[in-house]
Amino acid sequence: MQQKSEADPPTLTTVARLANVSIASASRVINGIKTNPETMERVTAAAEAVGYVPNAAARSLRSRRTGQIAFAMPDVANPVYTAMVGAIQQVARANGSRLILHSTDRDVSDELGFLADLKQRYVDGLILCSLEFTDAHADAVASAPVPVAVIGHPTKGAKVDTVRANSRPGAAEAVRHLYAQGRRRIAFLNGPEQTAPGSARKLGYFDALRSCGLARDDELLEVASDFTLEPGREAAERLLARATPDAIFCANDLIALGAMTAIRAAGIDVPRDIALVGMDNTNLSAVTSPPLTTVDLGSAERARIAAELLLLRIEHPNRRLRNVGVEPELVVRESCGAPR
Amino acid sequence: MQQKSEADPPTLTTVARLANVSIASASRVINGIKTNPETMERVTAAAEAVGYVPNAAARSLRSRRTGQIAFAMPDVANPVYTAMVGAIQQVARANGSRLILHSTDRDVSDELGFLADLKQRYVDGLILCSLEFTDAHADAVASAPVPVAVIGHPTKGAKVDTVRANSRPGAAEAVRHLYAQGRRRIAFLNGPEQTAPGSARKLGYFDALRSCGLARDDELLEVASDFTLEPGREAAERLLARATPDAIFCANDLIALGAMTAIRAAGIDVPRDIALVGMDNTNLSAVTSPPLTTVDLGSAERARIAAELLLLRIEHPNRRLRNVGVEPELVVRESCGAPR
DNA sequence: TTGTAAGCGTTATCAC
DNA sequence: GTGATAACGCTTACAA
Repeated sequence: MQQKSEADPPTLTTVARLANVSIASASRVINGIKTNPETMERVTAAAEAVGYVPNAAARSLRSRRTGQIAFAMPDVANPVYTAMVGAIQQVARANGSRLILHSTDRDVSDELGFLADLKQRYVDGLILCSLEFTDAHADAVASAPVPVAVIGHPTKGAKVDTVRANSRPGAAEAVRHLYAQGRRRIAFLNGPEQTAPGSARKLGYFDALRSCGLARDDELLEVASDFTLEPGREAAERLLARATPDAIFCANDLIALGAMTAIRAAGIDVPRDIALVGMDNTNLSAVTSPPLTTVDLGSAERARIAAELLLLRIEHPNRRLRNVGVEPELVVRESCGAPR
Repeated sequence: MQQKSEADPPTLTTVARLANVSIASASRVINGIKTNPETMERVTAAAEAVGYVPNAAARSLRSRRTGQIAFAMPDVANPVYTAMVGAIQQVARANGSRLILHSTDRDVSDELGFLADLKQRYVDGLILCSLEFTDAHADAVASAPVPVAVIGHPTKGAKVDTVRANSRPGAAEAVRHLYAQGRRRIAFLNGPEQTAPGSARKLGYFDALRSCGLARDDELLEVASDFTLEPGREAAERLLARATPDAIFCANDLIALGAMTAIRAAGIDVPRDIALVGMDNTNLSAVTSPPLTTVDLGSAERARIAAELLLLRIEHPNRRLRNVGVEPELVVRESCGAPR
């Protein structure tokens, strides 16, 4: 037989007994529902005395609210996403919610698995930031048992709250800036091209070439195997081995930083010989050598907005869908100064 | 009256009814407890048919297991901690656990509040990484309702599983390396000194000065207001405004990177005029210009070990306490090459 | 092997 | 205003 030891945590029953009231009354006081001042006083004192704290599982079971939201993103190590985590955490905290973090490592099936797990109902909602939003994603999101907010570009017609960065015009602006600086052999170091950011940024690059009257040159196109440092460095090496660009537009800051390493290793000067531009305006871009010109895509702001949309949607499931765009902004630093 | 609509999620009852068995049998099948192959078949089919997934809250309420662990750390934006998050996430996933992330922003009272929140029992355990482990922390950890594993240096005698980095000897080794390279005016750019890392690294710095026969010079000591980029840059500016070191040992990589920016801005060459060493061996250190010599404190490994200790402790609450140390390793790169 | 039934700790609907 | 009491969805003795 199980002995009710003093060691295990006090429940509402404990409190109610001590205060000489019913469990119901105790519950009311705990939940701040209006009661007779005297009973309220008694219950409060009793709760205080035994150090009562409501049990999360019991509460969620009854109330169908977990007080938790999840953020699923591709890569914890990328400062873009940590900026998002920070922003989301702030919103969550203000709302009294906990944050479940899930890194998917860019694995589509992992994302879909996570989406399926939502059926366990351990969260009230999900913020999904995925690099590749497939039809399967759209289906999974549509049939998800809890609200989902997407950071990125869902497939056309997906019924979700969405926050987008306009990276295509952002990319174009960056490339036009290089052109305006006098650069004419502008290379593009992309990340994986089947991803949403990869394809959007490539389109932006082409847009700019066209509007600048520059010919597309496949020799100046290279793709890193991931949006991170080392793949960026390797891709830059491949590019430099066969071409002599006077500028490189990189699909994000990490690739740019990797490229910077490769460029320096090749004894080439930035920005004199090669101008460099990144994307994301991560906290790193201000402290590279030289400081990196980049396109701010408002990562933290997008995340903040997504979190707020999600919380609103949780409160009002039938609220009409929102689709917010955040405008890019070119941040000019030394890495794309005048050519020699 | 509440209508049981087809839209709301199937429960065990739904499955049991469909399979024509009792709830208990259904539960057994779901939990992989041995049953008659035929009923098992029926239940599995029924569960499949209605898309049954167990409800997390109900399960935790009964089983007293949440399947969640928490990681509380000072700063999501610091790559040291994201490396830890990555490692912990891997262990958690392998264990089938979810990860709750909590960033404390180095706020002691926030950490204590989070510790107190554990009473809600929404996690099975906590990995705590705090910069300043006070007596209040020790008390809170000791009386925590779930196991806690600490990354860092708990106060003497605190009864917790612990994983430490030996940053004091690590710091000393870095400084001795600078000495061996011929540097004689070795400055120290620390982070906040009342923190555990701050005080340990300072002691290591002094250890090395002593063993190298160098005099302590307060002019060469400067403190950044935080272990991050911008405070590091500002502190370096203050230092350079009043002293002419030929080397700077920085309390971590972010401070070093900030310092690098300040040094470059002052037109000083690294490593010719000033050699630079950081700490943590974050993924950034290989791609700075020049690449940063640093001390690897095994962040990811410490986190991995802490996560494993925590999971073990959750499984075996009476297991004897473990206190693991991870040895530092100097990683030499170009930022501390030969002086002019 | 399977079914019955007693909770896990709450919240919320009732009568009182 | 307050107190029984019935859920919430599940696990697990215990009985059959």
